[in-house]
Amino acid sequence: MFEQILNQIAVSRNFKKGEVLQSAGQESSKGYFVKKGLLRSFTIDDNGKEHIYMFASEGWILSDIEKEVFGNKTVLYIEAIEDSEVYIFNPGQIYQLDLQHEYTDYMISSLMKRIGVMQRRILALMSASARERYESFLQIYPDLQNRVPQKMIASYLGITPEALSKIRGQIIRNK
Amino acid sequence: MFEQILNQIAVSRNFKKGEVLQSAGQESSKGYFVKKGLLRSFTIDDNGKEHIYMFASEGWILSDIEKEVFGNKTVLYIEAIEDSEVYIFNPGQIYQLDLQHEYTDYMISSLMKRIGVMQRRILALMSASARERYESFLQIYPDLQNRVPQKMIASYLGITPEALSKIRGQIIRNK
DNA sequence: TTCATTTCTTAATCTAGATTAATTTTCTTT
DNA sequence: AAAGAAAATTAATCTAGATTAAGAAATGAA
Repeated sequence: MFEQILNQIAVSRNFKKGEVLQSAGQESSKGYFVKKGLLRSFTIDDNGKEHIYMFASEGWILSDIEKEVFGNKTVLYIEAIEDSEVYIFNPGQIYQLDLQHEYTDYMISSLMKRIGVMQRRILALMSASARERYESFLQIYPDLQNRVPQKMIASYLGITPEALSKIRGQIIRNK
Repeated sequence: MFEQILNQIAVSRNFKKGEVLQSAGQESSKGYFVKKGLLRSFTIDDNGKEHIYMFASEGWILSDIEKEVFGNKTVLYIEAIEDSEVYIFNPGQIYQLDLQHEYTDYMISSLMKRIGVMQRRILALMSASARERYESFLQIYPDLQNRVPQKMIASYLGITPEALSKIRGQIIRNK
């Protein structure tokens, strides 16, 4: 569905595992639709620590909204976790598409779905323990467990790899 | 701008300070556009503690995306912090509007702005200290400081009122 | 204005998760 | 298959912020 829209404005490119598609501090940003593979977006804080903002597997879009919405420099790095095929587009061009009604609805509901995912994330970060967040991560993204190194899952959950390892130990032993 | 669109599908209602517009656990949810006043949305966790998800002052919309996107029961309470005038609408009806092109763009950019605000919030919750989050809150929402009790600001920041009070003490004294 | 309720502050104690550090396991690359 | 690098585990110690508790200040109702 989205691919049909994107074909009008996007170009396809392949990236190898570990390749960086975009860095923080840039003046321009792109939208990245994952056709195949797996990407991650993350920040690096003042202490040099990485914090994963999102994973994006097949069908998902990554983009640094900070640049688009607030006009600031990008704050996110975007990197391939697996060899990936990606449609790259210019976010501003979305407005230039002469969208048919069905596409408009799809666009709006995609954005709302994204907001829904983020609502859950915010509420979880504020009210759930690290273990609860990990268990709900496994439920919501069961496939990612095998595609993503644990230290990145920890980073997504907002904890250290050591803390996640301890939690996993607790879950395996008693419970 | 949004008011012109909403007029087609919304009804206006007044709420008094402290009134609850919506509770968690409901089968249906509404969208709330704040014409005048101030609302908050929050969850109550298993330990009975409140966590504020968003404040909404004039021009902002509150809605429980969990119901709309995932089809589950509502998870958010919505309550008036001040006497408020609110347009209430049915989120599903947004798709029934025969949106002109300019409205579509406005809708999409509003949703993207919301995503931008949430991106900042998530990154801050993961990488910034309580004090840093408080200071950035004051910068981004200077007006709310005087309209919202401190315990609610603490709840929005994801900390206890005691912790916020301590932080404020530190800021006032030395630095 | 007074009384009651809610909010804010201060301080002592506690704890989930961070930090540090050393060891083992797994993955890459040749 | 071997060697080196990266990831994961375990354990000891540390710390930001939670919890508990009590008093002070602000708010609101009568």
